Amino acid sequence: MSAAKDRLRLWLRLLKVVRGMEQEVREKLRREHNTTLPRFDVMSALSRHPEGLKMSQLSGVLRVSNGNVTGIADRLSDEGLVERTPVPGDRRAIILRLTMAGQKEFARQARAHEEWIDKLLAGVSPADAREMAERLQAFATAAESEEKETANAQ
Amino acid sequence: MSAAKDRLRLWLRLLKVVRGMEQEVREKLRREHNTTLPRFDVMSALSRHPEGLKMSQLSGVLRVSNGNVTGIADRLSDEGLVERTPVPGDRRAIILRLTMAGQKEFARQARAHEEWIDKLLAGVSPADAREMAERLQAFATAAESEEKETANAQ
DNA sequence: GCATTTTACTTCAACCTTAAAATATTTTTG
DNA sequence: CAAAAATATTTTAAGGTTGAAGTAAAATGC
Repeated sequence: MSAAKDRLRLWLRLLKVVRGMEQEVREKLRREHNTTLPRFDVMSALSRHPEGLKMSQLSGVLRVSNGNVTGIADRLSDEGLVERTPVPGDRRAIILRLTMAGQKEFARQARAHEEWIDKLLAGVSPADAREMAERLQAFATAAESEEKETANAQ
Repeated sequence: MSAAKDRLRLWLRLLKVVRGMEQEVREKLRREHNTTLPRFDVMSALSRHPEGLKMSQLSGVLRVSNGNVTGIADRLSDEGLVERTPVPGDRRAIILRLTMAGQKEFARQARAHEEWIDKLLAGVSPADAREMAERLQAFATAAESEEKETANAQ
């Protein structure tokens, strides 16, 4: 019985920490880079796949709905940061890829992002960070999602 | 240099775990209780303040924008789960409070919620959960938000 | 006491998010 | 091969989110 309470408390703490940090990151992306976290996540995923991704692969990697990616891709495309090219041999599909400008811009954002996180987690020693990360692995969480990639690994 | 990478890795792991669990919870709230996480958070905050909260207090507690709470309160109110009553002596302000029906409904949801979390974190022993929670405390995070309450503590 | 400022809340526009419906194109099957 | 099923994507409707602008009421300052 108390086990459930202990786990609930852990969950609430996790939520508090992650939401707080996430809000900070959103704010900085908006103010200093004129973008949003979802846009950053999309560009991050594309940057790890220089050959590009089909829309469906992208929504799979990011674990968001199909329709979601459409709108974000529209806007990034309007700004010339990503481009859509047809998939030869399948006229339903589309490949999304960072443009040269997109690569440059994402590199800038990613540098800043890493620095923000480093500062936000300054209170955690590198050794503790490694150990924590290790432990979190074990959560095997919710997600049953172990094998999928994380949204914005760099 | 590697310190930044270690912290970044920890952050990405945290994000993965929390987002995965959160998505699971959202899904269950939607399918099994016909509600959403933001609504649950609002009701949770109100349930910890039986005397009710002013709109501005509520958005402060939940750390969301003022305008945000207005819409959620509108919908909860339409369903008779919360009620708005004027604050005597200040005609600008409004007190939001769970109705009887709202209290009943939230109690049901909270019971289910605790169970979901317990299952999702089944792989974490109570002792580990306590220790982890303790450590997360130390993050003093991002948030500089230490003194504020967490959204949906029960 | 009245003008100014502050406070409480709502509205607005833009974006994110989802599930479900709609389109278009393949693939499968009988 | 034609009909049916499956796949890839977009559109839609409903809600969540924000910062900024708008409204109303209270508090402050002179």
